[in-house]
Amino acid sequence: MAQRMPRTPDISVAKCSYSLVLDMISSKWVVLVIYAMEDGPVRYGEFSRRIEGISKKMLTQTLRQLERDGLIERDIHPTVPPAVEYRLTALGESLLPFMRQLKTWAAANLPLVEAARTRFDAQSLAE
Amino acid sequence: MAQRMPRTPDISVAKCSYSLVLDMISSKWVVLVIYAMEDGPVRYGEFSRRIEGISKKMLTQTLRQLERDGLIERDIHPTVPPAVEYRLTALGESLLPFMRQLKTWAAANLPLVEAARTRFDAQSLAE
DNA sequence: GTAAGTAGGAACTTTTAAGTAACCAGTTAG
DNA sequence: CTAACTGGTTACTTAAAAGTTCCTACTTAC
Repeated sequence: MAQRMPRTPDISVAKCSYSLVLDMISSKWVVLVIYAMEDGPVRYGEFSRRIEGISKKMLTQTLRQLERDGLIERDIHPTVPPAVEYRLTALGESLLPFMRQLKTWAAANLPLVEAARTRFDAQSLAE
Repeated sequence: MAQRMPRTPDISVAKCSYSLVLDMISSKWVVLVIYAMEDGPVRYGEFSRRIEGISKKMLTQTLRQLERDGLIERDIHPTVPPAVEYRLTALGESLLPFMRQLKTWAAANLPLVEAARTRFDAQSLAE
């Protein structure tokens, strides 16, 4: 008895490190932008072309957020049409192993998730 | 030359497994709910008390989503006040190592992120 | 002169996520 | 009789995220 009876909350959004990290990477475009830089620097226009459906506003906004968090760096080459290159910092690269694990998990388990959803939806309909 | 010149987009939200997995876990309460179940089944009311600020609506919604994705299971005990227990499935538990890695990363790197933000904001103000 | 490329910024609208409040059935305690 | 507990549902409102459109300034090609 008297085993784990928390009268006051012990889990909070503001303190949970899961939430803090997820806030950094969980917006719609962040992972795609990081993914694009996996094997080297990428220019603004190249992101635009490679990432399907991203608007200039969302691209700029996503890049600024990543720069603010210290995950990427901006190199401005003052050439005739100015060229701006973005690349991962050491901090940004330290997220890659974690993203690769995510990918491995997805490959193995997303089909199971799909199946669970189908089951759940079928059952909901039946009731 | 002719090295990596994608004329058509090769990165898309709909296909990227990062995005698909993040969709599952990136809502505000999901990680907190999973976290609460880390060391055993938890009842509805216990979630309410332990997770600071969660409303019944968001709790129910989060639990239903996790159940639909096959990450948790519901056990209804038809006792006098009905008791409903939630626990992680094998699929749900398979996410735990990944979440622990996230926590490790956070412990090591969140201070660096904080510092980067402070620098960035100071510089933005100065310009 | 005009269209297209460079890398954005600002204003505005739409869509989605989240929060609030009231209510339900059933039982027990006062 | 009323309040409180169990585990929710429903309707409505608010706040945040994302999308759309038009604009900048400079250069080159047509």
